[in-house]
Amino acid sequence: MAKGKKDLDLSTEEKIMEAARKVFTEKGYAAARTRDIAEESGINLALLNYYFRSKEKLFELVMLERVNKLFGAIIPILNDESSTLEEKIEGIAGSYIDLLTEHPDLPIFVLSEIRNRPEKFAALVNARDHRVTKSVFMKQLIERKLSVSPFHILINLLGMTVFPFVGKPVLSKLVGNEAEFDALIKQRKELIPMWIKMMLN
Amino acid sequence: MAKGKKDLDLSTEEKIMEAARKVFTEKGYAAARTRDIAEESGINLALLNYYFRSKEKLFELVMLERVNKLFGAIIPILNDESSTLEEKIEGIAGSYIDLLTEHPDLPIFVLSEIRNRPEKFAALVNARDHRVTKSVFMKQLIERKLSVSPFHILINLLGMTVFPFVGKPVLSKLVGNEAEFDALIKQRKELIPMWIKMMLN
DNA sequence: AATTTTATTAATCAAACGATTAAATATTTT
DNA sequence: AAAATATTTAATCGTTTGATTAATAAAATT
Repeated sequence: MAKGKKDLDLSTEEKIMEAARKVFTEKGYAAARTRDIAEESGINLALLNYYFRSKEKLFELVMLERVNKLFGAIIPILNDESSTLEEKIEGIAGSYIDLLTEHPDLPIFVLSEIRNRPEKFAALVNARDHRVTKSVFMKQLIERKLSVSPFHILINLLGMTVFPFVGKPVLSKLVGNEAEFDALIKQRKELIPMWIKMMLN
Repeated sequence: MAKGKKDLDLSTEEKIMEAARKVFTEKGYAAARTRDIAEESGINLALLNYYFRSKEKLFELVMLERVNKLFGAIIPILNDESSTLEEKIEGIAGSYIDLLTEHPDLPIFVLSEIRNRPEKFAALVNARDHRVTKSVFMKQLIERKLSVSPFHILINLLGMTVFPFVGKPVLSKLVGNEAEFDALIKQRKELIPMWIKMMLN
C-alpha cells in the first residue's frame, strides 16, 4: 500500500482536516496560519506537510468540500424530474436555510475566496455550471413564459435565501440579537417561496 | 504646522491611499502586503509607515471609507422625511445598483473583513445601526401593518439588490458573460421596486 | 525476531513581511 | 543665506511563517 492509512485510522489525517475546515473557514486562506491548524488539531506542525504536502494543497481540499456542499444542496433539487416548479422553490429555500443555519459562514467563505483568486477557483464553478443553467428548474421557469429572464427569479431566490447569511454580521445587529435574527430566518423558509411564487405572474 | 502637507500636495499621501484602496479591496487585509501597496503607488516602502504609522492604521482608514460609502448610499434615503415608502424603495434599489456597478466588490470586501475580525469592526456598524433601525423608512413600513416583520422587507430589498454583486464571481458565469450579467442587473433597478411593492400587500 | 515502512517529534531553514533607522534631499521658516 | 523642518531613499532588523530535515517511535511485513 502506498501509504498505510485510510483503513481504520483516519484519525490524524482527519483531525488535521477538521481543524483546517474550522481555521480556514473562520479566517480565510491568507490569515490562517499552518501553526493555527496544527495547534487546533493538537498535532505537530510537520504532520500537516507530511499528510497534505502544503498549506495550499490542504486548502484546496477544504475549498472543494465547501463548494460541493454549497452546490450539492441545490443541484439535486434543481434537477429533480418529478417535482413541480413550486415544489422546487420550496425545496431550495428550505434546504438552503437548513444548511446555512448549520454553516452560516459557508457562502461568504466560498465567495470571498473565489473573489480573492478567481483564476484559481474558476474551474470549480465552471464544472458545476451547466447543472444549474440547464437544470429542470430553469426549463420549468422558461415554460412559464415570464416577462423577465428566468435568471432574475433564480437570483431573487438565492438572494433572499443566502443574503441574510452573508450579511449576518451586520444584519443581526440591526434586527437586535442573533437569536431574534435566527428566528426571522426560520420564518423565511415559508415566506420566501410565497414571495417567489408571487413573482411568477 | 505639525506636518507641512495637506495644503496642496496631498500627492504622496493620497497616492498611497489610492493604492491601499485598490490592493486592500482586491486581496483583503491579510493577503495584502505593504510592499504591494508601495509598488502600486510607486513610492518607497518606508513612506507608507511614515505617513500612516502601520499597515493596520492604513487599513482602518480604508475600511472606514468603505463602510461609510456602503451605509452612506442608503441612510439619507431611509431617513428622507418628504418621500413616500414607494419612492424610498425605488431610491434604494436605484442608488445601490448605481454605486455597486461602479464598485462591485464593495459589499463582499466589507462583509468578509467584518466577519474575519468582528470584534474590531463591530463599533463601525453599531455606530450606524440606529439610523437604519429607527429610520423613517422603518416607520413607514410599520404603518403599513404588514403580516410580517418589516425587517423581512428590508432584508429582501437588500438581498435582491446587493446579492448579485456579492455572488457576481459565480453568478456572472451562470448567466453567461459579465456583460450579459451587467445588463440583467441594470434591469433590476426597475424590477426590484416592483417585486418589493408586491410584498407590501 | 529482524527488517522495512509509516508516523511523529523537535529543531531549524529560508523567504516573506512589517517596521525602523540613518543618511540624503527638498521645502519652509527665520 | 542659514537653520529648521519635512520628505524620501536604501539598507537592514526582528518576527512570523511555510516548509524541511534528521532522529526516534510505532506498525507492518518478511
